[in-house]
Amino acid sequence: MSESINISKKQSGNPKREISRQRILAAGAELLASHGIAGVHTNGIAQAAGVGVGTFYTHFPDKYALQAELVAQGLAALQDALSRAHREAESEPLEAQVRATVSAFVDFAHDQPAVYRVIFSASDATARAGRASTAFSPRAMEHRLSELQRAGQLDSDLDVGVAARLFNAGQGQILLWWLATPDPPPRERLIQTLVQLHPAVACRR
Amino acid sequence: MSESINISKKQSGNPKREISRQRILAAGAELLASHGIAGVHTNGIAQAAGVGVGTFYTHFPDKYALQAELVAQGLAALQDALSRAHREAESEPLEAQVRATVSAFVDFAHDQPAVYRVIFSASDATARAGRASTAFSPRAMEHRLSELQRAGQLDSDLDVGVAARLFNAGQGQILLWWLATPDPPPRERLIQTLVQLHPAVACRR
Amino acid sequence: MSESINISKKQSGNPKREISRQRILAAGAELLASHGIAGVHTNGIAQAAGVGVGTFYTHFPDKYALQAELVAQGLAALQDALSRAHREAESEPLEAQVRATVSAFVDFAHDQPAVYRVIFSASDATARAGRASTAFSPRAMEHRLSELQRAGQLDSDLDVGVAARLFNAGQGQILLWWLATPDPPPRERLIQTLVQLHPAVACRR
Amino acid sequence: MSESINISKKQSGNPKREISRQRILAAGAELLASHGIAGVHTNGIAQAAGVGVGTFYTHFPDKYALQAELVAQGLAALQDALSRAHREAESEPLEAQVRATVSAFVDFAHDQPAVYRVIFSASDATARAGRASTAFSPRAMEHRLSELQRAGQLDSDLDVGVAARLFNAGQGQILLWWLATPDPPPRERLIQTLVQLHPAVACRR
DNA sequence: AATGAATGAGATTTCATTCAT
DNA sequence: TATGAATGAAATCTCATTCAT
Repeated sequence: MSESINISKKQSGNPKREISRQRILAAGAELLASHGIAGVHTNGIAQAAGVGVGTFYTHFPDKYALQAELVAQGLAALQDALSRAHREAESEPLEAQVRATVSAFVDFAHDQPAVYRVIFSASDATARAGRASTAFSPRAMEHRLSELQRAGQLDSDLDVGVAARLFNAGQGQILLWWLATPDPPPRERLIQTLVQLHPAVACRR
Repeated sequence: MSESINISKKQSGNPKREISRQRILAAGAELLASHGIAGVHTNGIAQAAGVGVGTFYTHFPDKYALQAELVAQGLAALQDALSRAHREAESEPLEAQVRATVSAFVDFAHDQPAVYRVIFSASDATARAGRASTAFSPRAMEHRLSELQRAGQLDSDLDVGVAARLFNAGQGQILLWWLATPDPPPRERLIQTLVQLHPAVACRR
Repeated sequence: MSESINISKKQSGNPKREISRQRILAAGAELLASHGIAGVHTNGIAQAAGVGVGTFYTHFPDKYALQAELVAQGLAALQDALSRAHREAESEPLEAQVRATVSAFVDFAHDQPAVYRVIFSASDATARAGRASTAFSPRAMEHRLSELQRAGQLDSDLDVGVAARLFNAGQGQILLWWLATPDPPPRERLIQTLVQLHPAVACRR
Repeated sequence: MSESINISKKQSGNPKREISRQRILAAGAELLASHGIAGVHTNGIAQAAGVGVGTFYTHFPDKYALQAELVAQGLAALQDALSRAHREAESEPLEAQVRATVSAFVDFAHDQPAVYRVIFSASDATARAGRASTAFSPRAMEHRLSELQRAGQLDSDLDVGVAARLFNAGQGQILLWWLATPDPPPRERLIQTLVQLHPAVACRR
């Protein structure tokens, strides 16, 4: 939190150092996406990033910290995109709101596939990073669904916690499949299906 | 099951050998479920199973083979349970059919949590075992949804491949959460929510 | 030594047991010939022989004893063949005598290639069996060459110990090559060359 | 040899790394010579070389690669010594030429006994390194003998391939004996005997 | 600050040998 | 006596981490 303290000389001000860091993050994202945390080695990351092994350790204490950083950054960016999408669609009807966030989600996966895969594949039982797939922000959605339910606009025997998590987890996983499958359905068709199956749309009263 | 008519003495008919194998599988399931493939070591499995290190290697070439075996066996048992449930509900109305399979799925997870977690957590990007979470038999469900769609009983702009995978992946993940969360919703409420959000129910015409 | 003492019940009288022993010796010869002592494992020998692992140990204390037995038996048979050949050619001229023993040697290699290869390849620096290639009976030949030298029929500045070992080692190795090479020279040509280069022939006065 | 013009810093130009490598090669030669490939362990080599276990593996993938390297290097050095000897004696009479190469061979064995033993004992049936004992450069000698034979200076019913291999194999093995025997014949007497039994000398017309 | 050679703890794997059946 | 499952000591090998340059 008190990150701005203790900048001994120049910190992120050093351009060379920042380049190294970015190269490590990029190489790490790529490798983590395709081999998983267990299949990735610090030496390999350093080599792929074109820096020395020792350099890796001047930036991150270990590979898990790198993964955590990627997940944290990625999750923040994703949250950002979703919030913006939601905000912009605020005054539209419910289904359009849902479509806006789903679209933003799909676009994020499409635009940053490596980061996306790191976030949603990092769900090894041992993963130190929070389990994104089910844990990913179900709170906000759960809360929204609750409101709808109280307003009588959502099936009353739905458990909103379960519904939120079911959709989030499914959405997270399906995009991993969408990114990897050789002959994926078109973006619009994918989005349309996700929207239809979103609890707020599917179980609306 | 009347295999025990003595198959020449060699073969896996040997009872001592079979006991070892079962002990290893049981210990492996437990450890894999809680630590993931990267966090378990052959030594640890052997110790937990109460056998020597070497014994492990007379049964499996390495820990990945053990994991694969557990996934394969577990998946077969799960398929079996689902098929049986579906068969028994064949003549009932659609929603009852869906409820039957969802219930069977939930019961499987509840009754064999370790195996369940191995199957649905083995989805490391590098997982050698087929990726259960999204890959888990979406074919059968996809086919069923197609029929409904052709019969005009399912929303026509739904991509059945996506719908099937979305539900399956979500269902697989949510049960991991249900098994692990400290204060889980009751079984009936969980099942009810899953049924309502099943594509065949949620998007029926 | 006192082998005939302590025949507790029936020893080589048991035909089944003797069959096992022969199967182990045969399988062992084949495997040792093609993989060397370091590349052969007791389990593998037992399997190739079609007996249980434990059975191997009721016949030999370890694989080195098996090798030693094969080398000893083979060497005895070889010595026998050479002695017989020498005896039968005793009254013939020197070159015919040499030809007789060389022929016998070549025939032995040709007729029992596996045993031959075990004997003459067992020359790993660590081999427990005596190093056949240079050690193989150079005494007899050395003695014979000495006699010729004293009789003025052999070059006097030849070291007979070296000469005997040189020829024996060369002969032993060349037959390994002859057995293994895809397009070997015919037997007669091989023998003729060996005879010509035998010290007693090549350096005769 | 003027490689030292600094090749970018990486590469084997690194002096520390090169020292490690040489220590491993030296320790490996000694151990392989006295215990054979089956009797040496990577741990032992590393310890004898005074480096860590891991260091061994940064230089060679396994102990067989070390052996192969030693054989390759040694064989190259030997070839070099023989070529030089032959070149320097080119204008001398045949017997002197033979004596020159035989002397060079003996000197090589005497000066680098460990390497010599590695090369000529590495002839386990499974040896991964080319079988030095019979395979050692018989081509050059074979060719030389062919010329003599065509020129009518060598017995015409000699198979030059066999003759070359016989002498080479015998020479290779006899020096192993010479290095190991407690009371070896003097160098001059050894060389004289080898020269006399060399095909080109022994069977000259 | 960057580097990469060296390191060794620990994981994996092999295989000779034992022993209950 | 024959068997082969079990065993664990010992070997192989990996890889995160350190540290001298």
